[in-house]
Amino acid sequence: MPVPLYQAKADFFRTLGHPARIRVLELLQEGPLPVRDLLAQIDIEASSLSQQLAILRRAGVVSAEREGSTVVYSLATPELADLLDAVRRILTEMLVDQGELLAELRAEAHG
Amino acid sequence: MPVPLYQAKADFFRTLGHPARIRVLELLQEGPLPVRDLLAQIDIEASSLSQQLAILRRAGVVSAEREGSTVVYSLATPELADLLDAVRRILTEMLVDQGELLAELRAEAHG
DNA sequence: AGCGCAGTTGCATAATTGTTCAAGTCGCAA
DNA sequence: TTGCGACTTGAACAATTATGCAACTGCGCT
Repeated sequence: MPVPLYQAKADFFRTLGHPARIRVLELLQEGPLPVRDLLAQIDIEASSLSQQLAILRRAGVVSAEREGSTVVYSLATPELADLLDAVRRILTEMLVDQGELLAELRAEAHG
Repeated sequence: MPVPLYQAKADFFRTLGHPARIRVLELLQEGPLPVRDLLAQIDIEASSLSQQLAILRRAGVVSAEREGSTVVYSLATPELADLLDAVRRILTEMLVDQGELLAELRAEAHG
């Protein structure tokens, strides 16, 4: 009996539900990067980054390849970019709505 | 100082990271529904569903409106459908990849 | 072989989330 | 105004997830 699809989706979203993991995916959108570069951009301890990378790996969202003494990560699929785009659109829309609400509240206070 | 965008994205994904919440969003894609109907489709206690709905409400993902003695929920934005589509595509691709891997493993075993 | 650098893993503890049940609110109808 | 159905809320306890530190692996250099 397969995992229900809604469960798989929830699991997937949960693996994206951490700021460091989001940053990793955003950085990898530009192309593969070694851990060292990720570490330079994300303010977090090396071991903690490793843990987050492991979570992304286990979920199949990124893949790692050893190159000499460094490890290079890349997105498992470019479709992830679409997803991040969709979220960006939703968040900006939500922020706009909040802005409008805020404007209304101000108008009310001054009216 | 505003919440960093990657933090907002992570929070957003986390609010989607629960099977019941995913089911709610999927059902609401078709249009607004009263709690009673959601409850009929999702196998979960009423109070638990309420908790999950509250989480979605607080995140601004759905909105609720009282109509007589029932409460009707709807998606805050239709853009959510795009997001769910993107996830579906990603998951199916990931499953296909796994299928291919499985096929390879079988070929190896019998070869 | 012995070192040091780049990452990773294990594990203990702290912090968040989820689940359940009891109690509470709101509208409606008797 | 009492009662009931439809939801929601609060709070306690269980389960997951996050964090930080120490130990460990793999590679390249000397």
